[in-house]
Order: sequence, then C-alpha cells, then structure tokens
Amino acid sequence: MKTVLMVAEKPSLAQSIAKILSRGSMSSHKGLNGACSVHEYTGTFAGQPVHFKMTSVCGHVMTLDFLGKYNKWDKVDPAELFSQAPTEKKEANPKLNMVKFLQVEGRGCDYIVLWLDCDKEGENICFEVLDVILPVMNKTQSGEKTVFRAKFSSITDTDICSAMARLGEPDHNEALSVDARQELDLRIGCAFTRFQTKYFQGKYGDLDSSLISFGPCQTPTLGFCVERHDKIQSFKPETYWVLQAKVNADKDKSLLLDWDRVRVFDREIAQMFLNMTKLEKEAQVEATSRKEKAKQRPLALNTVEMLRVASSALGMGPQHAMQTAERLYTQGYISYPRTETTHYPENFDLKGSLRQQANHPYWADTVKQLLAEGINRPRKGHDAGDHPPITPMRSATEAELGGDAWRLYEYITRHFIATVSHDCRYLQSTISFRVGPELFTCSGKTVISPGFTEIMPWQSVPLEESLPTCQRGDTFSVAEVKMLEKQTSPPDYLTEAELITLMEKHGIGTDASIPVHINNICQRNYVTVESGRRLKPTNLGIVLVHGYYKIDAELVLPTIRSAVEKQLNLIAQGKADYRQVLGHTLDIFKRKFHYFVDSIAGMDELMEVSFSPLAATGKPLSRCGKCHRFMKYIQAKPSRLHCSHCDETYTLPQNGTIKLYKELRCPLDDFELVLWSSGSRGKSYPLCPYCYNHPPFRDMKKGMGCNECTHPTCQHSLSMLGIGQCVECESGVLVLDPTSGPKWKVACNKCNVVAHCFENAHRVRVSAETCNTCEAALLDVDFNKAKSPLPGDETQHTGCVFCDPIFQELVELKHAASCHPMHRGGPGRRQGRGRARGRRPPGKPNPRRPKDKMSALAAYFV
DNA sequence: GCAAGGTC
Repeated sequence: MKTVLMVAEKPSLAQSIAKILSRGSMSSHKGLNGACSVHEYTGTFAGQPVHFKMTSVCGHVMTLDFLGKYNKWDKVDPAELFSQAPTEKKEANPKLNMVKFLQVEGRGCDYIVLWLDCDKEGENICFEVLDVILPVMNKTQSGEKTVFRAKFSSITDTDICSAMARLGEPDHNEALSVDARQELDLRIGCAFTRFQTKYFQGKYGDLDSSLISFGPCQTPTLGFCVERHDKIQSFKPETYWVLQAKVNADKDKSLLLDWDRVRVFDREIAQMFLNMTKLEKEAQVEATSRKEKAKQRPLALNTVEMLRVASSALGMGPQHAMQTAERLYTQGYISYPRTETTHYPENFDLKGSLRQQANHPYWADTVKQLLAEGINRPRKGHDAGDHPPITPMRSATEAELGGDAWRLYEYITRHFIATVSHDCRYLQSTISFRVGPELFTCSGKTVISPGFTEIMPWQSVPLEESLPTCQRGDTFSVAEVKMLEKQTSPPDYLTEAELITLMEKHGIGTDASIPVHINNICQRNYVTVESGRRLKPTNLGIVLVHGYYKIDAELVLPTIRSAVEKQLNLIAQGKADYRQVLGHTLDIFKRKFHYFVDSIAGMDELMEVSFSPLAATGKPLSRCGKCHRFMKYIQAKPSRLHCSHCDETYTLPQNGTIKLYKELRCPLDDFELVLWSSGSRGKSYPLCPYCYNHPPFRDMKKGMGCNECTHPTCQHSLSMLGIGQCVECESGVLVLDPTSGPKWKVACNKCNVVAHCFENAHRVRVSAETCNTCEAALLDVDFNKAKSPLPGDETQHTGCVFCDPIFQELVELKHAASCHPMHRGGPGRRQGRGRARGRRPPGKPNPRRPKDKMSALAAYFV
C-alpha cells in the first residue's frame, strides 16, 4: 500500500484535519521532537487504497540569516549587508529538530499533500517542507504527480473534504514573494540597526538601550507614538466661550441645555449672545423628537480586537494578553487565538457553544434566556479565510483559571454571548428650545431593551433622567443663562489600543506580530507604558524619529511597509520577477542607507541635546592598563568602561553589579580588575576589562572572566582557583570565589551551580595538592577557634570538597539566583578541571571523572 | 547583539 504524507502548519490543525478526513478513526503518536504528532489512518487516494500520515510543522521550518562571518559586528561594514554578504537558510528552531523529524516521517512516502495555512507565509512553508522531504520520498514513475496542495478557507468538514477532493499545486510565486520579504527585512533591518547602534553607542554614554534598532515595522510603530507626542508639544490651548442655559422642569428639577452654536472663540461675541439671552424669563419649545436607535451587538472576536480590549479595559499589554490567550488555547478553554476573521463559519455550532455556558455562575441566566427565546443571528463580519473567530470552547470558573487568564476568558466569553444577543435598543429624545434669539438643545437616552449590553455591562447606555414630556409651543421658565470660559485641551499620549488600530490600518505587522513590535519599542526604551496603557516616547525615541524626519522621512513613515508589500505582491501575482524586484528594492534602500550614513550628523545634533558623550558619562572606577588613568564606568545599558584618554571602550557583563576589585591588576596587561556579581544570592567573579574584550589565550573566548582564564600562575585564574569539574554541566569547572567569605562559595564558571561551604571560615585557599580519589584540588580551610565546626579543637583542615567526610557536612549545593550567560559553547572539556599545576603538566587535558563517581557526587550534593 | 514572519 502506498503512503500519503500530509503536513499542516501547526500540531492543532494536523489533529483537526486528520479527525475530519479519517472520520474520527485515526491512531496518533508523538513525533521525535515531542512537539508534533502523527495521525495515521487508511483511506483512498487517487482511486487506490493508501496509508495516510497527517502531521505538521510549527510555523516556518527555516529562517534566513547571514553567513556566520558576516555576523561579526566589528569586522563587517554594515553597507556590505545590502549585497555582498551572502545569506543562508538555517533551521528556525533547532530545538524542534524539524528537519530530522520531517525526514523520518517523509522517508518512504509516495505522495505529499500540503495543508499549510492558505496565505503567503503558508505557501512559503510548503516549499520549506518540500525541500526537506522530496529527497527522501519514494521515486515514482516519471510524469506521475506526487506533490499536492490543499486549499481550504476554514476548518469545517465540508471545507476540508472539498479541499481534499480538489487538490492543486503549491504556488511558487507566492512563496518567492516571502523569500524576498525575508531577505529585504534582514538586509535592511540589520544594516541600519548595526550602523546606528555602533555610531551612537560609540559616542554617548547614557542612551540606556543596548541596541538602537531599525525595522520596517517597529520604526513606523514608534513613529506613531512620536507623532502624537509632537501634536501634544505643539498644541497651543485656545480660550473659548460657551453659553449654558438652565430651565426649570417638573417640580424641583432643572434641565441643562446645550447651546446650538456649541462655542465661540471671541469673548465679545459670546458676551453679546449672553446679553441677548440672559434677561429672558422663558424658554420656548421649538421642536421635540423621539427616535428609536440601536447600538449594534459586536462582531465576532478576532485577535486585534481582543488585544485592544485587553489593553484598554483589562490593562493587559498585547504581549501578555497573547501569551495568556495561547495558554487558554492549549488548555482547551478557547479556540485558536490568532485570527483576522470576524465572521462565524456557516456551520459553526453557535448553540452548542452557548449551551456549554448555560450553568455558569456568572451568566447562566442570560444564556438560558437566549437559548429559550432563540439566539440572534450574528452580524456579517469579515472572513479572512484563516481561522474562526475567538470563542470559548468550554466553561470555566474564576477559581479554575484565576488572575489574568480568568479575566481574558471572561471577556472572550461575554463577547461571544454578546455576538448572538440582540442589539441594544434605546430611545433618543431631543427637545429644542428658543431663549430669546438663541437656540438650545437638550437630549436624553432611555433604554428600551438592553440586548447585548446586559452581558457586556461596560457597553451599556448610561442611565439618564428622562426628559419631561412636552410639545412645540410649551414654555419653561429660565433659571439662568451663563457664559463659561473654557480652553481647548491637547490630545493625550497614544493608547496601546489606538496604536494597534493605526498599525492594522496601515498594514504594519500582522495579528501575530503586532504585539511583538509594540513590545520591541518598549524594550528598546523608545517608549514607556504610562497609566491607562498610554505610550509615551522617551528622549531616545523622540530623537530617533525626529532624526529620520530630518534625513529621510520615508524611513519612519507608515507607508514604508505598504510600499514594499506592493512590490512583493507583484512577485506573488507573477507580474514581476523575484530577482528584479529584490535587486531593485535593495538598491533603493542601499542608496537610502548611504544617504543616511552621510547625513547622520543631522540626527547626531539632536542626540547631543539629550545625551552626554562617553567621556562625560559615568564614574571613575578602575585604571586603564595602557595610560594608567582612571576609566569611567558607564552603568547605563550596555554597561562598559571607557578610557577617555585612550578613547577606548571595554564592554562588561550585563545584568549585575560591577565594583573595583581591591585595586588588583591583571599580570598580562596591567589593567585593574573589577568584580562582577549577580546579587547576594548569586555568584561573583573578578575580570580584567581588557582580557574580557581581547581574550589573552587561544583557548579563551570574548566575554570570559578570571574564573575562566587559563593563565598558569595568576592568583585569580581558573588555574589557581579551580577545584574540579561541575557536578551538573558538561564543561564547567567549580571555582572558589575568593571574595565570598565568610559565607564561602564555590561556583561553576559555566552554569549557575553554586555550592555554599565553610560558613564562618576565616580563610579558604585552594591547595596545590589534589585528591587521590577524584583528582579535585584540595581546599585548605582555617576557622576561628570560637566558630570552628571541626572535630576536636581543630581550626584547620585540608581535604577534598567532594570526598572528605569532614567537609561533607559543610557543603550545600544551590543554584545562583540569576545566572550569568551560560552554555556559551566554550572550549569544552579541553579545560579539564582547572588546576593545571602540580602533578599534571600545564595545558594537558585531564581525564574525565569516571561515571560512577559522577553519580556519587550528584547524590551527595542533592 | 540586528528584521519580520511563522508557532510552542
């Protein structure tokens, strides 16, 4: 029997589609990567009995990047990134092992059916999958078609089955347009980002962002926020005047009337109108009207609307809301949360979904009433052909979900119920009055039936006192007419919800990436989130955008994305050649880039006003090994040391504190050492600022401290303070932290393992001798007489931290509270266990500790 | 260390 492999874009879709096509009779198992499942069943294909295997990828299989050597920022001119630098496709998520997985599942198959999402990205993934699978598939007679594409617009039985019955071919042009998009985004984004970052970080010390990034989506997103800031700044309040009349209605009630002229900007004219009306005793009813109006029930919920409401009503940022929604989805509480569609599929079981909510403690009454009286037909929304709108999939309680998950679930459910509820109907009554020559109006709303606002109370029509019943010609006595002086007020900062709307309108980002772009401009410190989730640009954000305006406004205009997409669509439609469009667009941006580089002084003038040059930033901390003057420690991200005399900058480890280390110097370059520490519960180690940036030995890499330094005799080096191989990670060495007393610590120089030992010892030294059993360096520990935990009246003991029975009581394994960047892929086991002194000749690799010893140690430490 | 797009 032949085998048909079918591939969907994500595991959940593979399951739903397989369920439909196999009519529920399939057997499933997890794939080798643990993320994707394979669903198998038998059926017929092209008139023959076959074995079906339905599986999925997880989004893109591959990602585009430059060849490794072009990723060295200090060696490559960003201008080269536009054409010279070659790119390569890399596995998008190596942890998922997707290529291996697809090859295993694809081997020996005869046909492949591609069920990827029906958009351009999906079409592109089709070809990523084919690139991997075609080489391992069975060879068939020449001419026989083996590759098929299913085109579906919703995950319903009819749609999926008819797609299966009418298989087509993947569209190469659409896939190519995505290839072009990827290459453009990569080349343009990285070139500008690297240039800006290097230029400004080399000049200023207080930018407070480790990256000055640029991108065709994030930059216009920032642009919107700064545009609003500019409007606020340039706003000039104007004084205006308003007439307000008050008439006596029934009993002791009075009515406030609005002036039909609304407002005037000339005080004398307002005064004139006041004079014409203020002596009037009566207000005459000119007309009355009563109109029934409706407030429409909401459209079915899609992602951006959910994010807007989450931000404005629930106070949850888009990134957080999306994460919460994804968790609700994987736990089966809601449907797939990434969709543009606001229209329920024709066969969507609205009543079934509603029934699930019929016993919910919060909305059972509303739901039961809807079910009994019949639900309302949902409004016609937009069908983007991706996924159905976001709906609850089963009932859940506050106690079950808790916190933000519950609040988001509650909103999604209430929204769903509202879409099948009736519109809110209300009566709008208006009475027009004449006071002297001037017209005034008073209007009010009365609810006829609340409809959906019952389940969405925050949408309800506010209760107002009803207007008196009256008719044309009636008169009311005037209580007073007065003139109010007011001022126009500036707009407020952009809310996240408004920003999402703007991004959607201009086609910047997608439902899935909008939260990422907003998050980016926050993390890069271009904007801050203020109360009410309003986005206020920082000085850095403002300077960047104003700089683009000065040099080349197109770089920040919202049209930058849509203009490129227009070109890409030509590729997708087969109207333009992929190479030509790519080359042409790259050429335009290359010119823009060179012009930007040449004109950077224009942006720099703005930077100067807000930021301080490196030489004027930071506090003197440690001495430079070259000129022996103090270098300044710049704490703002990225933290570094700057020698203004030599005009050199030395980067430091991030996320921790830096102190001078006892004015000790590196024997290699005479730089004063500094001590990095990650906090009181974490670890610390000394480092030489020069060596950290310029590794002194061939087996060292950039970013290593003294605890990884292989200097054979320096008293701070791994060679002198290393004890033995880490008990948890492969390549790390446990190193004595000489600054940690009296709560002494031994910490791994690669992972976050920390052993607390010998509390209150007044001296701990690493001895030249090694343990006979495990070859770890012995420790030489001195206690004060009063505090010594040693047996007898001993105050001194030398032994192996792993094997010595006396020391066993005095050691406790922990993990550092915040670890330093681990698993950098350092030199590995070449480093052996540190001490390259004594019995072993320097540099000679040490034998690894035997396996049984390893497990004995692990048991000992736990 | 960079972009934006999928998805886990």
